[in-house]
Amino acid sequence: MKPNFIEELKWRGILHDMMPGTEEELAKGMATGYIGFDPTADSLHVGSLAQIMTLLRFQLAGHKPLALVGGATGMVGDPSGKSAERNLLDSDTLNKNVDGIKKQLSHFLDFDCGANSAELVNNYDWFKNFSFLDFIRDAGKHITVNYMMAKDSVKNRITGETGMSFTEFSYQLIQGYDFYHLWKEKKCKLQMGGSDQWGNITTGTEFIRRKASGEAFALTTQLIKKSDGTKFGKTEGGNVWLDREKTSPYKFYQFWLNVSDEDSKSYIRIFTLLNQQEIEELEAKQQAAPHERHLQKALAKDITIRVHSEADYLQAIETSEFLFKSKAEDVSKLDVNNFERMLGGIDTFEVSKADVANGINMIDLLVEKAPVFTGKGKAREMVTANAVSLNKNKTTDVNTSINLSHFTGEKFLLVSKGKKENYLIKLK
RNA sequence: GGGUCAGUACCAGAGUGGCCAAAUGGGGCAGACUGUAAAUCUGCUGCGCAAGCUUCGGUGGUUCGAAUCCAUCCUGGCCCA
Repeated sequence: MKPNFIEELKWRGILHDMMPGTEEELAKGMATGYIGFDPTADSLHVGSLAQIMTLLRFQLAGHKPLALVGGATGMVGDPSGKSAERNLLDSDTLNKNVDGIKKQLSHFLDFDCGANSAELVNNYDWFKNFSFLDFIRDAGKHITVNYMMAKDSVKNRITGETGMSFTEFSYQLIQGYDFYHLWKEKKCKLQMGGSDQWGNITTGTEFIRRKASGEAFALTTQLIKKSDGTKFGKTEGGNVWLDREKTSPYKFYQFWLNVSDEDSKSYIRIFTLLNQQEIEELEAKQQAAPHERHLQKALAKDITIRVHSEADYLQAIETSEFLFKSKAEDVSKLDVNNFERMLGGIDTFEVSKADVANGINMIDLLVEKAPVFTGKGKAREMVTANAVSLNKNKTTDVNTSINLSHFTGEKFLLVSKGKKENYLIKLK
């Protein structure tokens, strides 16, 4: 028996709001619904993962999911939640981004399972030949400026202090037209998205109603919050991406493992398919032995395997064990091959052998040759603050000279900055 | 086009001729305590080992001395047309 989509979202704490009648519509049988993804970068990040999971749950509940990549909307820029005008992306970048995102989305959904197979669409396809005059006549005529101005995304900017360009103002109309297009061409009756998308989505349902007297529905999900109020999905290194070239599986795994106790309870519901009973069992275990972090481990495992692979997950664990548990002796026992395999997932700097052959001051090495630190002052500060280890040996003397003998197999040196950040220096 | 207000470090925001590398808060980083959690406490947070150097939208000027005064330009808000 297939799960009920709405019920599923409710107990997981994902549902934020939906239009009246949405639940009844879905109960009638297979429905088609979509979520849009912005091509602001060439990879999706963990924030988009929540929406991907929503689409996946939609499909698992027997419905047909459409994933829309915003090739056209990306050219305009969504003002929702933005306090300032965005920079426009040029079309080369945009195309590259659209391709990258399409590729990623195709990993998560089932595109070959009969009637409710997922589909990937790009709104650029129906906007590229749409002239401006046609658009303002066919679309613009159905929505009043008064209606558009009443949206929070617009109101905030008008009453705020930055203003808003006509380009961004018109964004909601473009997204609204998308919904209409999919409604007409694919019988898509539901648009989903984060709660910040409510305004844009309802412009779509309104548009469908006014232009075609049609019925369409909206459903929004809770924005992912962190208990400390900071932005979800960022680490020291910036965004956490789904692309392994941008965020290695090891770092990806670490990101989830480092989630706070409080957040892990909601994340495990949002980002995994584990059922209610499994989650409650994990919570009980967590309660009994908080330091074992059952929730974080289960969360990190599930997501790492889904986004990367089982092998990547196992490697991430091995690397983690090594980096966090090992002592200096353990590092010295590693041979070159193990070093390479174990630490492939951390940031690596290549330094020429000649630079260290005659010995080099550690500060110079870590700033100029392998920029672990951004400035010498910073580097000195960290070293004196007892924050830097070389091959797991705490090093507090800024005058330490590094030579070949410090490198395992004359090839690798593990530099740790603080407790959690590790870098590999590789001689070539 | 006219009027008006504004532009300060990652962000917010004080400073309105020397005491200013620039208050304060937030964020970030590190240390201690822990569990790679949270909370708390401590230190750091323009560059430089240092002397010193470069910063307060841009440029030019006044002055012994400018983030601060003047001119001009750029950018943005609001109001009027």
